[in-house]
Amino acid sequence: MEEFLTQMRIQVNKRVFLKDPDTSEKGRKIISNSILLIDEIGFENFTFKKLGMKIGSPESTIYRYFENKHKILLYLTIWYWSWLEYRLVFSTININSPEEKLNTAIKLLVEPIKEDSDFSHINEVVLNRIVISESAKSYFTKDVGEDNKDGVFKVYKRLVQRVSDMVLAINPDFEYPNMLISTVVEGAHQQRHFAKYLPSLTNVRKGKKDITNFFIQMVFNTIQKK
Amino acid sequence: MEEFLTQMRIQVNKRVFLKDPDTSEKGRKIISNSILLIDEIGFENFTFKKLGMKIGSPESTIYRYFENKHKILLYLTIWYWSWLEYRLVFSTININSPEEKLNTAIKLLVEPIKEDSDFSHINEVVLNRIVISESAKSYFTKDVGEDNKDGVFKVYKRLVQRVSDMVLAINPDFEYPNMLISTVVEGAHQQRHFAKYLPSLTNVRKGKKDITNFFIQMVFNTIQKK
Amino acid sequence: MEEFLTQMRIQVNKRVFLKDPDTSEKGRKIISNSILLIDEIGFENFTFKKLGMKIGSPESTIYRYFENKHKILLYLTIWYWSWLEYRLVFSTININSPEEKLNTAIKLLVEPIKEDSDFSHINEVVLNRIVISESAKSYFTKDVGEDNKDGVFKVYKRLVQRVSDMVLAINPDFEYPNMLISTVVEGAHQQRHFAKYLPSLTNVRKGKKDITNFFIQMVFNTIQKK
Amino acid sequence: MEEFLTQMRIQVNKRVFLKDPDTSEKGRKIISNSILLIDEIGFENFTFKKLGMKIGSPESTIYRYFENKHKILLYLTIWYWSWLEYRLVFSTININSPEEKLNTAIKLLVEPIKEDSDFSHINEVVLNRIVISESAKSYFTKDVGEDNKDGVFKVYKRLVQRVSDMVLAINPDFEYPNMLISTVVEGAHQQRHFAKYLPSLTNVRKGKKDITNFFIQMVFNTIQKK
DNA sequence: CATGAATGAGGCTTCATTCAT
DNA sequence: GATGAATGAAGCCTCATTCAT
Repeated sequence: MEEFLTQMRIQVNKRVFLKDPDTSEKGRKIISNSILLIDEIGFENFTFKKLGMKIGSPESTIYRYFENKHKILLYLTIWYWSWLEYRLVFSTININSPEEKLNTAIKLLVEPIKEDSDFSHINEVVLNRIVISESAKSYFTKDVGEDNKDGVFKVYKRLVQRVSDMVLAINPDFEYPNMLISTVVEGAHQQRHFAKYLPSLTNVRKGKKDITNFFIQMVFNTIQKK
Repeated sequence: MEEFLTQMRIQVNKRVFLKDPDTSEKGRKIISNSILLIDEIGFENFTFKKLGMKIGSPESTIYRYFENKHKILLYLTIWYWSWLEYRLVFSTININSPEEKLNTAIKLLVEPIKEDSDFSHINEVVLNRIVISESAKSYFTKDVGEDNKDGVFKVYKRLVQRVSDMVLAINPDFEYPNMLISTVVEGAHQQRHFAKYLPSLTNVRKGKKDITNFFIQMVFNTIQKK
Repeated sequence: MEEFLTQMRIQVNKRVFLKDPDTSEKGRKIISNSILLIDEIGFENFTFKKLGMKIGSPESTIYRYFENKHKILLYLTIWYWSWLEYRLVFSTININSPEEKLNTAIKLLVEPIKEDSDFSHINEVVLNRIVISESAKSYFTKDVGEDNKDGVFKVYKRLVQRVSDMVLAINPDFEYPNMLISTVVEGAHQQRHFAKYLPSLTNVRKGKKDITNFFIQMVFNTIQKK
Repeated sequence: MEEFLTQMRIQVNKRVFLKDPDTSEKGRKIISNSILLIDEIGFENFTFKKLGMKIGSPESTIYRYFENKHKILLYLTIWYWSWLEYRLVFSTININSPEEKLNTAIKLLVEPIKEDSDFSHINEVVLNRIVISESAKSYFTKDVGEDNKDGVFKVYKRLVQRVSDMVLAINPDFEYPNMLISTVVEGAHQQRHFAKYLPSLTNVRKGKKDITNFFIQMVFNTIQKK
């Protein structure tokens, strides 16, 4: 399965790029190096000029692919959620027990990526780190509305919907499945970040899977039937 | 009580400013207009120059008070959490039932501010909007570590700790009180933001207090004794 | 006559293009869309890239035809003056009275084009608008001298000369026929432009042919014998 | 009189600058060097960077004074017309004969500036050259309307109006005084330009004041009573 | 011949900051 | 302590152009 997954090519909504970076060597270089550079210096400090220097091309080359750096972040985020959705579908496909299914899904959403698939030009471990620390910024912008029309959050929404449906499969009467799952997804990001920088906001102990345990407990307790 | 509260002056950690903005007319103008301006144009586009134009002073004046715009955001955030902590302490002080106490606390954390106290120069309604949409950015920065040393997240942590303690008062065996409460605080922000811009990620219905209900249900279910 | 005129093909001096745009579909598309685009966005903002987008070809294709955008403007201007000269010759060919002849010529120079011939790919109405607002820019350049050597102003000069000769036919002693006619041609452009944007510089009344009347009066009064 | 004139300070509409260049040494340097630089390389090639190099300051300094290069051209043009208006008023003030008055005015409008007053930082000879070759560009722009609202053409219009009134003093029945005078002003510019670069469009002979003579003859013949 | 890709150079503008008064 | 002036550095972006296919 793993191999199959990595051979697939993830299609990102055409609106986020001017020229598909996945269709040329340069384009793939732009993507893979964006990830590394954003991780290194943070999205705020990330510029086309610096990226250009990293890939040995002038900024203007990158402008052929993306309108601005915001769009690159969108590209990466969409790619990430698409990839996660794919993994989710495959990981849960043959599980019959609804509880087991949801359990697997939550783990997938919450646990950090630890191994790069090494097949594509995209380093998923680093990308995961970026999504954790930067994705919030991509929707807390004055122009989310604009972007939303662009359909760029479609994948993200669909992913949340998939897991929400698993919740409903367990308790059809639960009123807030989407809220719960989006809280889990974003909360997990935050807790990972806090664990690293503001540990007293969490209760994370070294070597224990506290974040995973907490969110699983939280989800199952929250949705229980009365 | 209200009057008492509004007369109090909130002390913000000295490290975030060069000169206390609360000690001069100019300084207070800087603060009150920062809030309005950030709300208007977003923190990314917020600059000392624009703020200067709004208050009719050159940028250099603002530099007397704050080292950079990041510090202003910190000031506002700290002020906000201090204010919230104050309200929390007063709202829960005489409640005996631990459940009732926690319930009150959660509501306070989760519900949006609807009325400006009109006593101070700070518009709490707008400030609340800013904290919702911008505060995440203030800790998802490469230099949280730095800032943390500055003790600027102290208030925030203390607030989380206070409510975590209320959780432990109900269930002393619950392993993740801090994680739970920080998830609630941040999650509530996110859900409010989503409700406005990406509603399909939430299950919010007009006129209903869905966000409050969801988080209360989530907290109490999660911490229940087995 | 009309039909005859529209079937004729206007030969533009070879020096302004690299490959004659009138010899291929693409080339004609380049010309007709240049006119529309310059009219839309102004010559300053007109670029090969934008033109390329309009005709669905990359910039490089346009480079096959023209060295730079300046040359396109020259092409259009030359085409325009050639076309006007043609119309002038035909309109005045069988008029015997010198006064009547000059009168007809002035009208032709001064009145705006109102109907597109619809035979060629060139929209004369729009082209006339462009020449009015942009042609001045084409000779107020540091390199008019250069362009002049290229013989590109030949047609324009010949047109002015033709009408100047009509002036001399009426008053052989008039000292400044070329000055008078070039003032008429350019002045008419200017007055049309002013009438639209700075009306207080003109004395144009709606529905009246004031510009035509003024220039005819001016010419005939100026050249009268003492 | 000359001395008196040169001591006066010409007030340019505040809307065209951010900070009045006439109030600081740097500002005056910006103005005087703009004139020289535009004359040298043409307005198209004129940039804040190049101007900055000429005055030994970075571009950013110039941005404190002017929003963009277009505004500098406007400033210069307005200054020029104001200066001309002043000269016009003083040159014609005590002339009783209406014909003599108009004659003097036309000469002033039409003859090139030959001597720099040497009192102000502005070189009027060079400025005159610029206005001749560049001013047309300043109203043949997509945004004349915008600029017009800004009242920047006010002086120009007033100047034209003044001379138009002199025309009407001679022949109150003449229908097109403004058209005539604006044609003279712009026509003179054009003829000077043509004389230099496209002489066959004019009938200018070396050493003779043909342009002046032509326009005087044109004006007086055109406005004669029937 | 048309095209797609790439690029260097430069334009325009804003920032954050310093300094002298 | 507030202000006005000035500035260097950098960001973002577009142009005009070339080259290989």
